[in-house]
Parts: sequence; structure tokens; C-alpha cells
Amino acid sequence: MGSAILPHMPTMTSADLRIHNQVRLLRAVHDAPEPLTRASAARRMAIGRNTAAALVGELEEAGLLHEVPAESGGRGRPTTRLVPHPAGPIAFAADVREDSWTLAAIELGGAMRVLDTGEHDRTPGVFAEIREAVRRHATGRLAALGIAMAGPIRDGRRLHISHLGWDEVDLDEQLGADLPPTAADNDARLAGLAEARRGALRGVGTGLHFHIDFDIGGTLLLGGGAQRGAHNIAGEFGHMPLTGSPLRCMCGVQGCWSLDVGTNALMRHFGEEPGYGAGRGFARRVLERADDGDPEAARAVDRNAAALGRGLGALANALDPEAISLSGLGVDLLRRRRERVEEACRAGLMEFRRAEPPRIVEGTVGEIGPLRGAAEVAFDAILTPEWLRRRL
Amino acid sequence: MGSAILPHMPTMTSADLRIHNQVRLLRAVHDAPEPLTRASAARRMAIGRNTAAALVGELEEAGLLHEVPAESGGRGRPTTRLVPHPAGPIAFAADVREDSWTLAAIELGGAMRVLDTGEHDRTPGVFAEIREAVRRHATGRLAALGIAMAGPIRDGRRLHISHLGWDEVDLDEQLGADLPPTAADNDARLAGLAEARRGALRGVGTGLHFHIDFDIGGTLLLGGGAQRGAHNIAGEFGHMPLTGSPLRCMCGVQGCWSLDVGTNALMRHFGEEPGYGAGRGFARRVLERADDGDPEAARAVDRNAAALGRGLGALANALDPEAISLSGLGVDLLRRRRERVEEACRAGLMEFRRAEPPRIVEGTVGEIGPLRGAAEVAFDAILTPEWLRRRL
DNA sequence: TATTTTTGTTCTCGGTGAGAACATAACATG
DNA sequence: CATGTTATGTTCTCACCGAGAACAAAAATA
Repeated sequence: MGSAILPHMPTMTSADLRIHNQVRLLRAVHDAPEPLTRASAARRMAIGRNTAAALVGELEEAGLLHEVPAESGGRGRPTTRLVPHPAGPIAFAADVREDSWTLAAIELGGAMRVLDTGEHDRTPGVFAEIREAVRRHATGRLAALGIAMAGPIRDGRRLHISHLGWDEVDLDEQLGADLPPTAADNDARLAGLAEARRGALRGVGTGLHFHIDFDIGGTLLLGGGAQRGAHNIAGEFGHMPLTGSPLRCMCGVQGCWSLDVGTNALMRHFGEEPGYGAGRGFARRVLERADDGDPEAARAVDRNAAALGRGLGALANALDPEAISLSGLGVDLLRRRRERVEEACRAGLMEFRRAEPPRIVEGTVGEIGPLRGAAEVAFDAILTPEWLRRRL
Repeated sequence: MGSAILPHMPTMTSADLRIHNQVRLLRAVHDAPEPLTRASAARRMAIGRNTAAALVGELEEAGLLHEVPAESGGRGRPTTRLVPHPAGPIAFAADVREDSWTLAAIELGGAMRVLDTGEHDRTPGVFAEIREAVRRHATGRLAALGIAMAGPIRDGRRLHISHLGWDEVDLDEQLGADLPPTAADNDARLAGLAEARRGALRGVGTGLHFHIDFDIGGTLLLGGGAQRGAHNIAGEFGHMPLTGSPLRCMCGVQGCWSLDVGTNALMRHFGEEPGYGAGRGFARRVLERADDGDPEAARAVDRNAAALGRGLGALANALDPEAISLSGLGVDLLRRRRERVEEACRAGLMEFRRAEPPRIVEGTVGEIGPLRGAAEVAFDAILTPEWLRRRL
């Protein structure tokens, strides 16, 4: 009783109602774990089979959906599966790591195919490479582009990626004007969105996802969407002082959680200078040594895991998630030190929350989380009444 | 491009479309800063004047809206103001403080009238008093009840209020079954909701509100709604370790922000035992002495303000609010130490956020924030297609 | 071969909001 | 005081929608 967000209540005519239902059908096809038929779509959408038939007919006419004979499934009249139309919209998704990039194509329903990858010199010149790759692979079906970036993107277009030395890089300027509609977002957020749509947090009303690499970043997930904030730069949970570090962070603040969780913290434990690039190998070796019984490596991993748990507990007090998923190094920490993470989390929970702590789970989308999430935000731009009105 | 929350897309027929528009009109009347006319409602809703006339006619017939002659406003045919129907729904709102309670009635549009107040003995017996007061004042118009509580309410009905010694108090049990549909929520969250709907955060897409009394609690506000969490117990930002306190909090965790912000922190500064009741007077006297130049009182207020700002900075990194509003002691701290709060906030912001920090503003709803918020959640339950379908 | 099950197709019905045209009632101007 | 202007209200027609029922079709089962 009493929902968190006031429902969006747009102006609507009968024609708008039709578009509304066409979008619902496309969204249902896109999100369904297994292919839909007309009758199953009608049931899922609580509409008549006549209405479903009309919607499917119009979307096929518009080159958005297609029907192919379904495998025989027992008694009853044979039916068809609803699949992406051969001329239907395709989204490109790009994932920009700090020294490499990947471009993939995704169609309605989520099937993904990697088109191109490359390395880059850590300058904004990477966007020229991506632009070129998009141009090379684009067809008339290309409808939207999603881009995952390893850092915050203020207002959706101003990049601040401190470990690449980028400050106030303007994405629109870098990409130029001849790309399809483009949405860029932070890679940790997109990884979280991927878990919410197609991974460990599917169906979760309130969730948190954290990606741990050199440091930790994440996103608050609400009803299948990611909380972006006023300027699109929410999610920097790693830059909250949750574990009492006396050190100054490279973000400009003292005491960030990121100083205690992630590869940088492992490196610092051994007196190494935190940095990027070769650090991942270092973290891998620390984990291996800890597995092999090296006490100092074990201590470093213990502290990382405890710090992770402490922060998760604090965030659970504030945001009350049903589940928390982890990716990157978070999966490694969880597999090796689940009890320690959960114990530290529990210690950070207010007394009355301890009987029912949030579930802490491994993300299931894996390393393609940012790419998968970029695909989802591209399709979010497609599966709208506005886009469909222009297409019909 | 790409909204945070996936839009809710319900099944809809022509009849549903009508109900949809009737709800939109009622919501518009409820939320408008000044009374609407038919023509202004039509403009605001982007519908024809004929449709507006039909909607108004049906809602008048249903006893939900009424038209009274509007004051003459220049040239043009005289029109009418849309006002609550004399037989229209009324919401009751109750605010339960730790030793007193208030009951008020609110009609569509937000006009509020206090019906009853009382003191209570800090036991759940207060609910019998409220039940009795509701019964005494109820008429056939009573449609919903909202209740503000000074503590978390798990799953909307299980109360945990540590400073009253309540643990696992079941609200449904306490209230009985013969009240109208009831929504209970935390007072800090309801105060935030009040600011979002009718106060300092009106129109803000992403906001934070904090209420400071003995400690600090708040809520994340998104699109006019409050983020509740999986079990309705989000918002305990005060129980995150944002300011490095070594102390153990009464919530069961070490290092909570609430140990450094609020009346309890002021009391502790002077070696007083944190507690409730008389503490507010103590806080008032500390503020007055600080105003009068007492150096120790000034130091205590300085530290409180600095701790407040530090925590706000950390939360701004994580949640990226456009604005942050404060109530209770927060208004006092802001008025006296705005520079200190803002400076500490800025120091806690990541470097690239400092050019555009979130606005920090005084809440404008005032002490009736929780009551006003309780009224809003009660009306959220009324202004729905489901409620309207039953009513028509 | 007949029956059952599931899905597809056709038809009619009643709902909606839009837009245009006209009507009404005020105020401003000459 | 008459006329024109402005803003709103009312009426009418139109074209859109989805629902529900009935019937048709194509499979599997008995």
C-alpha cells in the first residue's frame, strides 16, 4: 500500500493505447526467459487473443516482430514463436575498458554477437576507433548505441575517469553527430543493470550490485532500473568512508571504502603502489597465495573481505536491499571468504535487521556485464512509445 | 535517454483509460499549488475541454469533485474552481511522537485540520488511544489512515523503536481490523515525502531529506516518492559509519553517523548520558549558549555541523542528489553554521563533484512534516485506479 | 474415427478522446 | 449603450481501441 514512486500517468488516446500495448508486447518478447507465442503473450499481458493477433500483425508489418513455426508442444492447434524480425532494430553495445574496447550487436530478445575488439592508448582517441567500428558494422537496422565506460559520466556525456587522466571529456564531441541515439553510462552501473534484467537480481524489487576491480563501485537497483541520480553520477559507494581508513583517496577525499576493498587495497597491504594495469595480475597472485596457505596473503584477503562486508552492512542499513550481487573480484572474495563477508556485514547491520540480512550472491552475468547492460539501455531507448510512433 | 525505472505498463481497456484519466485529474487537483479550473486542468493534462467536462461530471456524480464559481479573472466566460466534494474522501493522519500523538483530517487538495492530540505512556497502548480517537472522529468520508512513527516499521507493520523499548510490535494487532486502509511509515521518511510533495524538494527528481532530533534519519526521494527498500526499512543513513566515531551505538553497531549528529551528540559532548525526553531542552540551551558566545557550546555545535556536512558529502557521492533538505535540529544547525556544514560536505565530495555540489536547504514543511507525509501516503492509497473503480 | 485440447479467426459491441463548430458570458473599447 | 474581443463551456461527429463470444482449425489421445 503506497508505492515508492508516483506512477507516471501520461496523456493517452485510443491510438496511444495501441502503441502502449505494442511496446508492452515488444518488451515482453525482449525480457522473456524463453520465446513467447501469441497465446502466451496474450496471457502474460492479460489481453484477448484477437488483440494479441492484431498487435503481432502490426508489429510484423512494421518489421519489428516475426513469427516462425514453434516446435510441436503436445495437443492443440500448432502455434508460432515470436522472434525478432529479420529487419528489426539492432542495438550496438560498446564496452570501453582502460586499455581495450569491445563492440557487440544485440537484437530484440537479447541475443548478442561480438563484432569487433581493439586496444587503445588510453586517450579519448578510443572514441574515434569506436566510431569507425560502428560505421564499419552498421546496417540500416542499427537503432541505438549503448556505451559502458570505466568511470562516471556526468549528465550522460561529461566523462571523469581519473585513472585515465580524463577530466571533462565531452562524449558528444568525441563521438560526433552521425551515430544513432547513444546512451553512455558507468560500467559498474551497467553491470548491475545486467544483473537486474538478466542475472542474479532478476525480479528483485530493491537490489544493490557492486563490481570490485581496483576499487569498488556499484549501483542501487529499483524495479529493474538503476538509480542514476540528478547528474547521472550516483553509485560511487566506494567513495564513502565506511571502513575508517585514515588514507587519502585519489578521488580527493579522505577515508573512502575503496581504500580497503579491491585490488588497490591488496597492493597497498604488500607495500606496492596502487595503480592500474598490472595490478590485476598482482591480485590474482595474492588470491592464489592465500589459497595455498601463505599467511600474509590470507591476512590481506581476510581484511579485504571484512571491509567489503562492513560496507555492505552499512549500505543495507541505509538502502534496505533484498539482495546484493557482486562481480569482478567480488566473486573471488565471496567464494573464498563468504563467512567473513557475511559476518562483517551482519556486525554492521542494526540489531533488528540481523534476523533477515540481505542475500549476498555472486553476479551471474559475468565479465560481459557492462556490455550486456549497455545493450539494455540501448533497448530501453528503443522500446518506448515515442520510438515506435516514429517507426510505424 | 533511458529512464532509471522501467515504466509500469498495465493492461488497459477504454474503460481503464477513463479511470486512468479520472485518477490523473484527482491527482492534479490534489497536487496543484493553486485551485484548478476545468480549462486549466484540460491544459495541464493535455486533453480536450470536452473530455475534461466529462471527467469532472463523472467525478462530481461520484462525490469526489465539486465545482464552485471562480472569482472573475478578466475577460472570458466565467468558470469554476475544482474543489473537494463535500462528500469526498478524507484521510486521517496520525503522528506518534515518543510521548504524545496528534490526529488530523486532510481532504483532497491538502487542507489539513487537527482533530485531536494526546499524551501517552510510551507503551503500545498508544494505539488504543489512536483507534479510539479515529473512531470518535470518523465519518463515512474516512477513506484511509496514514500513521507516522518515530522508528522503523518493517514490512509496513512490524515496529522496532529502540528508544521506546518496542521490539517486534505488530501494528495490525495493535490497531485491530476495523480501521480504514492504513499505511504506517517512519516519521523521517514521511517528513521527506512532505518536502518532496509540498515543500523544499517539490519538483526535485533526486533528493535527500534528513530529520535531526536526538539522532539523524532520512530518506532518498525519487520522482516525488520515497525509497522504502525491500522491507520498508530503508533510510537509516544515521546508522552508517560516516564520521569515524569509535563508539558503539544503541542500534547495535559501532561507529554510526548518529553518534556525531543530533541532540545525543551534543549531550555526549558535555558528558551527559544520551537519552530522550529532556534532551531537546538541553540541545536548545546548547544552541543558545553557542549563540551567546560560550566557547564550549560553540565547539559542540561546530562539531555537530561538521559531522553533518561530512556525512552529507559521503551520501552525495553515493546517491547524487540535486538537493538535500533538513528539518528539526538540522534547520538550527544550517542557520547557525551553514558555511561549516557546506565546507565539510565539500571536503567529503569527490573532486569532480565540487564544482556543482548539491543544494542544502531548510525544509519548509516544518514540524508537521511527518503528519503531512502521513496524509500524502494515505492519499496515495486513494488516488489509484483500484480505489476509484470500487468507488464508482 | 471420435473426442479433447489448444490456438487462431471473425464478428459485434461499447468504450474512449479528439477536433471542430458553435454558444455563452464576461470585459474592453469606442 | 453597442460592438468587438476573449476565454470557457457545450454539442456533435469521427475514428480509434480491446473484450467477449462463437466458430474454425489442427494437432494428440483414446
